[in-house]
Amino acid sequence: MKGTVIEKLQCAGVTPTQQRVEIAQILFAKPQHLSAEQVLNMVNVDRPRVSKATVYNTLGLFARKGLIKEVIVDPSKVFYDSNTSEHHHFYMLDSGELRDIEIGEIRLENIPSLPEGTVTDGIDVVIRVRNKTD
Amino acid sequence: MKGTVIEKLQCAGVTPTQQRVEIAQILFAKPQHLSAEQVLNMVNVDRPRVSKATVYNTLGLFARKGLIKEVIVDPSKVFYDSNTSEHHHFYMLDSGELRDIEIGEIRLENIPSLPEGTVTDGIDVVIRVRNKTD
DNA sequence: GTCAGTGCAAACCCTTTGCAGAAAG
DNA sequence: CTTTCTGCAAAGGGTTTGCACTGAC
Repeated sequence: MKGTVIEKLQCAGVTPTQQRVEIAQILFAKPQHLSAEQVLNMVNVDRPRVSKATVYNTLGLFARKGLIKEVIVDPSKVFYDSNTSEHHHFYMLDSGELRDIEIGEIRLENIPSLPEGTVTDGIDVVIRVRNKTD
Repeated sequence: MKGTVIEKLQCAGVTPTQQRVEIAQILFAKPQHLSAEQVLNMVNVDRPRVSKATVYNTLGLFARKGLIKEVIVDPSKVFYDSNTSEHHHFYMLDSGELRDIEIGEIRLENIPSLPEGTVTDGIDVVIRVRNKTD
């Protein structure tokens, strides 16, 4: 299992240092949406392993290398999504939780023509939901 | 023109103070996407009119009252959109600029069923684009 | 006169950065 | 060894807050 994570990092051109592997193991354990702080807490549950600076730097690096995706739905913090396949999100305003919407579950058509001289970098659909009892 | 802005605030249940009217005049002059800092600069171009705290408080108030919409596309700051009709956005990564996509220009179908016990608060589609020559 | 609104500065919080020491190859 | 990475603490930048003053009604 550890081998797989290391390979994944190497394939992405990321040197698999001890700290990066620790972080990668958490992220790639399953598809999930984690803030930097959550990753920091999870990686250091039982004992200090990775510093805050390294968590931030590593998440930024992984995102640039395409290993994870940044999800911008909350003005106060970034979520990192270990599911890098094209998909969308429900954002539960009350809990701050994200839930995936598989690409096949939603139909997005008639994409208008892009601003001149630009190419698409990505399309994000966010359906914000709140509890009925509000 | 000034009367219209004041009425707009009153209709939304917002006391039209001098500062709020100043800010509203800028926002409602046309459909646009402004950061808090931009509003602060615009409202105080020739002389000090409104403090930073009041700009932030007012934008938050307007957004809560439905007079403007927050647009979350950049982790570093919130944009405020004076176009409150349902629509979507192009986000130009290189310039940081937003451009509206009218609701009729895009087709979004097969919205999957919402998480249990929730209702939709809003749907945001963001098409991130970057310059071809990157 | 009362209560809401404003301004200033300080506080906040997430994130980034500078730099010295540690690790990887 | 050399280069890259890490950790710490400090700095940064957008936003919020505490509190006294001002303004609206």
